[in-house]
Amino acid sequence: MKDATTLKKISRALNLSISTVSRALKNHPDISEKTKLKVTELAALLEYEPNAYAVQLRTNNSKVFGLMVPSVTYYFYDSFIAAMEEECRANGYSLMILQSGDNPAIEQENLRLCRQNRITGLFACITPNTTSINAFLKLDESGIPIIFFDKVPAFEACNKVCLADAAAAKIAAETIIYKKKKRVLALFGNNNLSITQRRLAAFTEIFRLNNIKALPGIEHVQNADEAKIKTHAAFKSKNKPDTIFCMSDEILTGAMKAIQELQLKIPHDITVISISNGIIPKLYYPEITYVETSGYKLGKLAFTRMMACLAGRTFVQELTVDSVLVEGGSI
Amino acid sequence: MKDATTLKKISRALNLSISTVSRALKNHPDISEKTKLKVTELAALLEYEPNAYAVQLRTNNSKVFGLMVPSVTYYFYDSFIAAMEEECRANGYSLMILQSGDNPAIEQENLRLCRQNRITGLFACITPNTTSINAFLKLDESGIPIIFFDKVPAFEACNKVCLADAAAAKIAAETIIYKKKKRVLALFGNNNLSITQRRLAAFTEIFRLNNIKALPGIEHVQNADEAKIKTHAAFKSKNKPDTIFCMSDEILTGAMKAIQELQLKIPHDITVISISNGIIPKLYYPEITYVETSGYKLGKLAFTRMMACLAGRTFVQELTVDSVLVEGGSI
DNA sequence: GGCATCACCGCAAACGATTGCGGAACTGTT
DNA sequence: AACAGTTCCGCAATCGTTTGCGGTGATGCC
Repeated sequence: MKDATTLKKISRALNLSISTVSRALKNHPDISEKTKLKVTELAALLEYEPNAYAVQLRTNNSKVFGLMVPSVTYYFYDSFIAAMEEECRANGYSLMILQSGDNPAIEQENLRLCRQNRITGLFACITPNTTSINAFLKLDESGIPIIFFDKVPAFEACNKVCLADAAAAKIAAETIIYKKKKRVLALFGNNNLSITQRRLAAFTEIFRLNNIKALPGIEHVQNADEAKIKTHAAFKSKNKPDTIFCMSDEILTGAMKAIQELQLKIPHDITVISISNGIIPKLYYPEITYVETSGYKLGKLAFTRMMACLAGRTFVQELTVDSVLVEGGSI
Repeated sequence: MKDATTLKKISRALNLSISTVSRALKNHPDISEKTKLKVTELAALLEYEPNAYAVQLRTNNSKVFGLMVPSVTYYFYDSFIAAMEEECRANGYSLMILQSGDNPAIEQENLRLCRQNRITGLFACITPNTTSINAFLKLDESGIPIIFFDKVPAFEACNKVCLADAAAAKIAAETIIYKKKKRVLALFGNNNLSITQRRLAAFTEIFRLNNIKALPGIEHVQNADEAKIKTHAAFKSKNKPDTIFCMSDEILTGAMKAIQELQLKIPHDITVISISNGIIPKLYYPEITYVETSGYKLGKLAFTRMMACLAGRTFVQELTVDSVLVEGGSI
């Protein structure tokens, strides 16, 4: 930046003081209409933009939010980011995006960056390997509100917004039962994640409540490839599944790969249902029926929550966005 | 931020001047080892982080890059963003992400934000509707380097990094010819985009050079849905295609939808080849053969270019990342 | 004419860091 | 003892903005 327009420059040109120019631009009642007009006109001409850094220094309010995700390339987070960015722009905030790569060390480093940039608030999705959230809590105590989202710490008192994990799994299970499917292969993710645990618990609970004797076969997979392998294995067994449930998009892509390789017809040979934000299921034909967990909606909710925190209406709580079944033709 | 540690706080605690503390932390030779030790120890204890805003104000160097994309949710940009973020962290920069939503008005507004935040450089992907890039050029002239990427302006003198659009289309065309396919349906995007024009020109050129009589049937589509419709239409005609070429991921998803709906077997009934960054083609079975245009690589290249600009090694030029054929089983 | 009441504007101190310059205290030399 | 040369450190200005407070000139009123 060579020489941007500053208050000083405007003030000199109009033979006014810096404070008068500042107040004129802020429509302060102390300034006469005539002066205001002169100032605003020249400011527009010179394309004056207040130096955000000077403002932050003076006001101690940076108007920047931090956003930490494992990776922006994961299926889910891009829609979350999109929602965040929309809200930020609408409210005059900027976004500083940080990736942890699911690495706790980078996560800590990112927190340092957040402090350095004096962010006014942080949206964080912790890694599965994060053992201590002390650094997060310290930030929160020092006056920087933190909204945990999606992968939230089990820990007691902090602000969280989540997808309705239990509800989504419940809807999926109920759909399966309603469709009278008997031999269910249920593919879940890493069991260390609370999201997996919650979905799994809710899923099996429904079968129990409905007194289903033939309980789903549960498998835990780490990625798409393992999902594919497990699916293949299931079809080699004598008791072939008639339905596959996938806890996430990544798992769905793996299972679908296997289904396509086996040349199975959906829903004739096999039915499928998943939990997803909706992009991936619509790529297939027939489109996969899924329980929607909208990253977009979650982003909106997180932002609203952040604003409430900043406004001081701040008792910690956990909020969820509800889920809805989106019918494809896969079950 | 309630009360972060500042140089002043440290200096008072140690009965030193602010300047001494500042120099001690920067390992300035004027300061004795003993003092340096005292200072660094206390700074570590109090978790001192320099106020990025004060630093920027004083040094006029914000260490923040702007990144403007149509939408972070598009198939291609997430990998670009991931690469950017990696490089930024490695080099001590932060990233301010802005979405234009392919709306020129928002694009202008975003540029205002960039100026307000005194970014040190901007990575920009313009919208198809951007008629004037004057605002961009003004930023560049005022000392903020701009690297255009992917969707770059046709305009003369500006720094651009692009995918090897022509080369990628050329490889696809050559592959089709090599496989002796005769009835090609080629799906291209909006013809106003230079990317479309370049790919189309290179694609048809190859057929001409090889003296192929049966030229590909060219169709322009705006989105996945139109791609689906055009594909269906092609199969209703008497001269059914034996190959479909898709210029982008979005188009591929549309074409694949139609192929699945028609229950066509790949590569028996129809063969497919596309240009992609690799995520989408691998979802299908058989995996779609594609010419790789890596957003990740492009991100790395853009960053390198930015650094060169900032270092002053700055003659404008257009760089490209080369393409490579990734064989699936679809052709 | 004297005095209070406005409307309008400027002074100056902050915010936190960087940096040129000058200066004190010490060592060593003649 | 006087002086030069080091070593180590502090003073003060500066970046661009915000804001409390005080001040000037004009007006109105008795």
